[in-house]
Amino acid sequence: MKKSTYKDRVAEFIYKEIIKGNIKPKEQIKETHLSETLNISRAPIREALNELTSVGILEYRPHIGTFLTDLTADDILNAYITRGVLEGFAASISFSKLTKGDINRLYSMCDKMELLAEKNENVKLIYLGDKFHEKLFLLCGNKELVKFTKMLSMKSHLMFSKYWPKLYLPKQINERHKKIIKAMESGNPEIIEKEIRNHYTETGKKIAKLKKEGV
Amino acid sequence: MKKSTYKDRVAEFIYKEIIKGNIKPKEQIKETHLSETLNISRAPIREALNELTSVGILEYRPHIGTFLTDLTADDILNAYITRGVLEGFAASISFSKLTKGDINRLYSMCDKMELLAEKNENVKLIYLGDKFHEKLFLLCGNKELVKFTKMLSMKSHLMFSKYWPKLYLPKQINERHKKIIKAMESGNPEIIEKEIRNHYTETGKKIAKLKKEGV
DNA sequence: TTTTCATCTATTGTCGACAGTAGACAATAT
DNA sequence: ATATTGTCTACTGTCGACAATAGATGAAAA
Repeated sequence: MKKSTYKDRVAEFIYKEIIKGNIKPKEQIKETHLSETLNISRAPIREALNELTSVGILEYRPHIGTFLTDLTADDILNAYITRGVLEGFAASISFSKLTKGDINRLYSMCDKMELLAEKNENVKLIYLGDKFHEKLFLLCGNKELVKFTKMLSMKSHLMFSKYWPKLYLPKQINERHKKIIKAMESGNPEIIEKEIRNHYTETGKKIAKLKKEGV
Repeated sequence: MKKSTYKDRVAEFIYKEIIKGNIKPKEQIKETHLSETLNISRAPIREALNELTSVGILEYRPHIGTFLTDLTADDILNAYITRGVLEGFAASISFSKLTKGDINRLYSMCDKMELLAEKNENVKLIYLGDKFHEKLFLLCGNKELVKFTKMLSMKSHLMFSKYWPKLYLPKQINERHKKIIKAMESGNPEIIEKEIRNHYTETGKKIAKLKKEGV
């Protein structure tokens, strides 16, 4: 492991392990174990665990340990709804700051997403999806909003690799996102908010349903 | 200091010190100093600092230290706007769950707030205000939303003691909150959202203005 | 005087050891 | 058999010491 500060790299390491599916929901993440695996003391590991806990992807019980969150169907739905509320509002603020070039880039991202979905390039697809949605809210200039949105983004990644392939056809992914761009182009804040809220609520419901069916 | 787990009590201790105004914005909060003051080692203190950092009250710079956040006028405005967005949405969901008794209790809280404001009982006023707004969003049943709202609540407390007395007359406080209840009673989600967003944006703008004027 | 560089100091970052706790398991009593 | 109690163990919680860093201070060079 390189230098700078262990905490961040440990947090990233754990996060990646989770994304890769090497840790299962409800599973305890033991400090001692990580300490041995990474050959560093428990201090920075604890800090990393605390950080991920406050993001909401780990759960901490005093004197017992830290566990990978096991999201209920309701939790999932709520996370997506909240994300829609935040991003919807952010986008309704920042739409006016998007240049014609930005819009074009967004459109081409939609096509690229479809392509990646067809090729089952899930990691790249998720990354591109993130970039797309970042465009929508980063410009709003509201740090608080951005922070919360990013937290929710990390949380939703927990389920992406598992459910993503089952949610939408490549073509649907493309269309769903183009619909958002159209809303942005409308220049009507209320339409923008509504569209983005809908975008997320729809996905949230789908995943929650799959979860309930025990997929 | 009693037993259970130091981290939480240290976090609370620091938070109270901040609220009391014993720590100034931009001031560094030194681990060693707290360690000596509280007679405990630095480990639990670091954890407390991390926690408050992730809430957004403190700011952390690697290898340098942890400082009390110095909110710019924009930060303040954004925090209030975001709070309005979250609570507005939450209330637009939970209004239907409010009983007639809840409504009556809310009304009497408004009168009580006016009274407390007249008597300059700031601490109690803030507490009651919190209770009021909690009623609005707790029932929504969305953990994510509640978490974020509480974080923002803590953040806004940083400024309350400083600016609160200058913002509204006692009577205005009463009326402003009654306006929210009326919106809730309307049963129209859009009106509710709009009213609550407005409630917070108004305050955010006021405080931001005072801040700009260097009060 | 001003700039550069080495040294010093205060504070954070990391460590390894030990204390304390929750939960598992076994032994005992009913 | 079932409850109760007492150990034992694998963790987390806390500690005090040391390492590493950023920033201050002051000396040397221009």
